[in-house]
Amino acid sequence: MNVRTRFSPSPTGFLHVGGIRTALFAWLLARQSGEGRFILRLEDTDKAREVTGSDQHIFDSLKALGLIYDEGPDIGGPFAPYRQSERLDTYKKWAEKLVDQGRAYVDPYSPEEVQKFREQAQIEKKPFLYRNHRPENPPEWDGSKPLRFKSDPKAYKWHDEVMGDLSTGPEVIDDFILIKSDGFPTYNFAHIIDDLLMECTHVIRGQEFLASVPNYLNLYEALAIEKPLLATVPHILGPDGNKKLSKRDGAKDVMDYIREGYLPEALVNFIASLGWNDGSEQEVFSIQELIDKFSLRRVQKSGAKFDEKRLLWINGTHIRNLTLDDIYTRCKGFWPAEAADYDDTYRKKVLELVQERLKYFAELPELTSFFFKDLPVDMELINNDKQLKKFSHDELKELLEKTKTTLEQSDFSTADLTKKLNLLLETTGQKPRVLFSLIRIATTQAPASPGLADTLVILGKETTLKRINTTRVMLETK
RNA sequence: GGCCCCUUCGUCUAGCGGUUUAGGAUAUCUGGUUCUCAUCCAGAAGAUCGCGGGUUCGAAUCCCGCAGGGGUCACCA
Repeated sequence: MNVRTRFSPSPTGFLHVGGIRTALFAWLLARQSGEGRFILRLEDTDKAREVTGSDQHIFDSLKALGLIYDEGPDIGGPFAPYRQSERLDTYKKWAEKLVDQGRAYVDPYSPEEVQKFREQAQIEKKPFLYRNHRPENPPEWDGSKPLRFKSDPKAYKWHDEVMGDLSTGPEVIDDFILIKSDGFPTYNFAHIIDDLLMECTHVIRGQEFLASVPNYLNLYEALAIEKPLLATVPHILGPDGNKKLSKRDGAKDVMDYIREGYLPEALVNFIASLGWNDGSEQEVFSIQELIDKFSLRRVQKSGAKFDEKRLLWINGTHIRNLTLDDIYTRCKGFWPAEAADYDDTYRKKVLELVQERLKYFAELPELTSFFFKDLPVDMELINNDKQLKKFSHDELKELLEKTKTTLEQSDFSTADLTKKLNLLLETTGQKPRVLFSLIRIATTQAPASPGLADTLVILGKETTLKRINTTRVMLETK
């Protein structure tokens, strides 16, 4: 079978982590079969909810994550157009087919009248079924009123690739709207036609559609078309509570994560592992491994909570797995402004030191700024240090003076610097915890930094001695 | 309210009737890595498997009830 999967968002806003997961699963499925195709289709049948620019944003987000689609609105394909608003004639043709078969009819009621029926059902504590109000002599379809599917209520048993065997009774089948009074089809109708015409083999979508599936099955029967493989994936939930992840819970635009310097492969790894595993104890996967190992059958039936700390960890491990050259290319644009004054060699050396403590690229400036500029002396760093606060400023000043004279003799190679630092421990009789902390703070003015010798080698003799001297002077005046 | 789905450490999960005193990862805490942060290593703590019945020699695993959570009942997708 030639796998053809699709991702069919409506352009009503940004793509967040929850939505992107359906896209990811569909993409993985297409990629794991040689001839597989992944299709992007825009379901823009609700003019009122459409957000200008969100179509472009969807294209960008998918591309940024590497979820490259083979057919889509902006790139075309054998079944173009891929925007439902440009396919109205097609839906109309299929709707007429149903009318001719006596399987579709015009809804003669006004929205207010239907609303009354609905309210009545609510009062009676019964689910609303339009078919209880089926008109006896519906008018001809002239496009000014909605067209409804004339359902054939019955019980269904079907298989869902994720949820397993499902079944429902006839009470859930209703006469849903096929074509709205504005001439646009509903999702319920349009996606069935498009999936058929675009030869989609799998339909992967969120849990919110599960209750509608029996209606779709009824429509597939009426049109005598074979249904695709159905897969219903649970929602990703917000970190607090059990609610579907939404903007309120801090669900961010995936592009925000890209902008903060999360790696696409880490995001993909994280999103996939939210509700999927391969049965082994592996947690970190490359894209290729995900393609090779993914299967709908191992997707969790229950929703998973979005845990940003876990994403942070996964991103960190992916960053650590990168080669220095690779990470250097990819973190361009995240350096502190002053880094522009330094050459590639210097920046690479800095990057090498911070690679293992980098969780996402946006942290680069706070982790490295002292390599590129002199930070103002912050006496609090010394005064709040548990060990250093035990010493008087005079004592500390003296330690820095000794450090200065000793390091002046160094050629600032790693080996020699290490030797000199050890020598200082001997001559001053201080513990590393005291002496190294002092030197580290004096030379970086940062609460945290890479190893002392490594840092000083990169800073170089001139800068190191200058900064030691600056701090020494500050200790004098205070 | 009807219908449908779900329920294992805080979190993501393994588990498909006995090898389970329920495993891993993360998060947390402790110790080690000449200083801080991180990494790495070692260790600790953390789930009576939602609850109650049953089936069975034996159940997280099978069956039945219940409870809790979620979804849905739109001219939204």
